[in-house]
Amino acid sequence: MSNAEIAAALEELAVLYQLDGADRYRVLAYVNAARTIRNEGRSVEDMATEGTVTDLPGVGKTLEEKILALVETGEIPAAAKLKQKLPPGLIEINRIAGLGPKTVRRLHDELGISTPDDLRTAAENQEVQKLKGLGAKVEQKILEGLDRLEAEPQGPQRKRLNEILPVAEELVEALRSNPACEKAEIAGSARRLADTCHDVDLIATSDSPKQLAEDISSQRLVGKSGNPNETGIKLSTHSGVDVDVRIVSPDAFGNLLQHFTGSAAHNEKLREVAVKERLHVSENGILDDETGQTTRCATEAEVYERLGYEYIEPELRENRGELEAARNGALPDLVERSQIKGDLHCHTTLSDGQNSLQDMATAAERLGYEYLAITDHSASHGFGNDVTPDRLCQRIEEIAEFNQTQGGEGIRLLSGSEVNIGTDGELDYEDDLLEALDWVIASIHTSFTNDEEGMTSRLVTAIENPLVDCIGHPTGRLLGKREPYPLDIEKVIAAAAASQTLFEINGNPQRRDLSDIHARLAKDEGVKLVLNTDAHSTASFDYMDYAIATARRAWLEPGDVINTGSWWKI
DNA sequence: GCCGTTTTCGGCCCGACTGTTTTCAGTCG
Repeated sequence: MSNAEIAAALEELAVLYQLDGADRYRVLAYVNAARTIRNEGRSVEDMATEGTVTDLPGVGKTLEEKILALVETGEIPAAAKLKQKLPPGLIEINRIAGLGPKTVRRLHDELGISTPDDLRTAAENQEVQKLKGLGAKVEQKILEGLDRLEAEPQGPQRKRLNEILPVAEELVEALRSNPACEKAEIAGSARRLADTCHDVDLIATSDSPKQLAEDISSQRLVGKSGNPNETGIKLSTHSGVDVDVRIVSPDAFGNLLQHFTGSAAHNEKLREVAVKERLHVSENGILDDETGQTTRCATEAEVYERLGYEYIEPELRENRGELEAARNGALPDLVERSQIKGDLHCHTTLSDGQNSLQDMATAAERLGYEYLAITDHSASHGFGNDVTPDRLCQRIEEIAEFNQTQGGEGIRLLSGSEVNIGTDGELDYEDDLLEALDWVIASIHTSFTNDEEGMTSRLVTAIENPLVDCIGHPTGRLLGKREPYPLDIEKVIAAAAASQTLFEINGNPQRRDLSDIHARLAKDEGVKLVLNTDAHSTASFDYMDYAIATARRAWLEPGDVINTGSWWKI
């Protein structure tokens, strides 16, 4: 059972407990444990069976028992019992924005509502507003919420970073160029460069906030907008991205940016530690119990300094050990875009790319790269333009010729291939051809449906093949579209460490594979990473920014990433 | 339900907004 599945089961149990009226801190314990498990790289199922799961912060004896029952029987007895007692429709109703567990429980107890349909009937008959504390507005919100629930039963889809960042950047520029605006920044998960975001958070300072809020609502991107006021405005774009603009006076800009950059887990931990030191942190400043004074900070660096931390880069702020590291001088020296000396995964018109070898080389040279590996798909790619062994031999000669004409000046090309890993881990070129290549990436493109054992041994076979240099997009995930194939990631990482096979961080924003969590695990186990774009056109060399983002979120330093090395080193 | 350089019991991050109320509970991020 995957960590995501275990986390989802605990989150469901938290909702059930809430509906049952449990103590809020008990509920919080389940929510926090679920978050920890979702952020864990190692298999939590394995940790549970080995008896080490209570090493995770927030997982104690009771949660250990529940997780064990879950992985052994497929369900948590407490959850099964609560589901007998509470109609499953209540969990659905609880997803309506603005309706929390307390209200849902009252609707059930006082109006006998068990399903979304019951609720719609009651709201339409104006039964809901008869309840004490509920009124006509709540009833209206419920009806709107029910419509949204029908349209999107899973709740609003999170958007990939590449769908979010262009919106964030255009709007922050619009804010900055407005005369009423002093400073503006992107905050939230977009600033942390997360895989996906549920909205855009923008922070601005202004002496005439309402004017600024009004102005921004007339930007061309904006479809719908709420009421502009002194604290900001809520917008949504024509493309369906929600945007939250917060406006404050300039002196607390650092506090506000820190607060709205998050993550929630990072901020909660930060404040919890601060309380023990008699400091109370909020977006308005840092209140000192001793003096009764509130310190406001113009920059984030001052916020962290006041609390006794080194400055923490936004990409690290996930409560994955960065706070402890920032007090022990143990923060990583994160890899940067400017340190990347070349790209080791791209395609040309020989397979399914859109540009020629020459075009790709020229574009890479313009980026200042020292080298570029040409890695067209192999013979059994199956998506057209299969590269026959003869054609690949010819390509190797073309590349040798290209390098020769460069005469040691300019970009150097490596002759490579992205070969397919077959169902038994075999590759689809003969060994002597693979030996003739400078660089071999092996990737899985077919038969994703094997079980975990099958997929793991298939990948391990490829990893252990001495002709394979690197594994491409190692888990096969497509954000929002396809889950990673089932894999014992620890076993795969151990095999790569033993055979010194490299793992790719694929920068295609739909992939970002390895993930930040797995890449960090790989680093910790001694596996080196390659940051690649998998460019199928000259334009997608820009995907390196996303590979860098994932690498930084994985705590990678220049030494962990082989393509920070110069040509001679590599 | 978890956890411990105050603690094995008694706390648990913080504030804004909303809608309903005449002071606050519920919800959200």
